[in-house]
Amino acid sequence: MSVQLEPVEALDLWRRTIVEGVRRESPDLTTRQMALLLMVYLTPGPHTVRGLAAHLKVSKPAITRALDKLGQLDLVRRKVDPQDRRSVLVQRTVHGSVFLREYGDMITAAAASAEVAPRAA
Amino acid sequence: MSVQLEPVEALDLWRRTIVEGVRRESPDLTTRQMALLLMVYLTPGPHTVRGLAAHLKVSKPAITRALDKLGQLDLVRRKVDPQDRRSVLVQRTVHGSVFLREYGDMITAAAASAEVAPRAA
DNA sequence: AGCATCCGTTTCACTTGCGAAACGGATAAT
DNA sequence: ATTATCCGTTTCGCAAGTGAAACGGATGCT
Repeated sequence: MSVQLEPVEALDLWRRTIVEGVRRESPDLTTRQMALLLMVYLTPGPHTVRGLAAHLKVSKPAITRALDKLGQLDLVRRKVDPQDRRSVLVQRTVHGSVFLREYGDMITAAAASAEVAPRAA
Repeated sequence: MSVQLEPVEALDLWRRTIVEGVRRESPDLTTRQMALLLMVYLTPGPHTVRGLAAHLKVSKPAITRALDKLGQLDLVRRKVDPQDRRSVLVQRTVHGSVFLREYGDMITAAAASAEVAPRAA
């Protein structure tokens, strides 16, 4: 279960995770691309381009390009909707699941290290 | 105090926060810029360009440009080191403190909403 | 059938970020 | 007093993201 995370602690957790991500220079994803990825994996589908664009309040081309990038990294896949062939359904991949799983572990690791070594300002 | 945050919960918290940030399109900061900002505010100083570059494993010009952006948003300020005038010390600003404070609140808000409404996948 | 509407993508011109290398100014070493 | 070294910044050429608008293809309407 979650906790009543205080703002300062939350920020510190944020820092540890983001800094670690920058260091690894792992798939160097944009904030938008990451948001899109998380939407697809942690939110009930089906996910269409327009739906994602509306929810994130960005233009459709932005979603298209983000999908290009994520698809090329095999983190996500496109599938034409059989019901309405104008629509595109965004689907998950094994590689994407693994990636996010590891990312989640990275966050919890950051949280764990924060417990033993309290922040310094 | 912190919690043993489980990976899935951590990811969901991450999603809520990032998505909210994208929606607001608030100061639209790069991941690197955000990492830099958090470093300056949550880590004991003094902070120099080379130090930050080394810690984040990025090139010095990248730090310089990030400081340009953050400075222009008044989230951070430069000051020549009086001891060694080759160095530049990165300092905090009132506006930056407020910004991060609000960001922390946004994270905790996301965590709170997660408690009442468990994720759906 | 014909026309209007809704999709996602592509084009366009623009902005922004990137690393490597070169640069000027400040300090250290001889 | 030179010379060498270290600092942050500025070029340079390049890669990638942005929204608006136009586009082709699929569906809905009459």
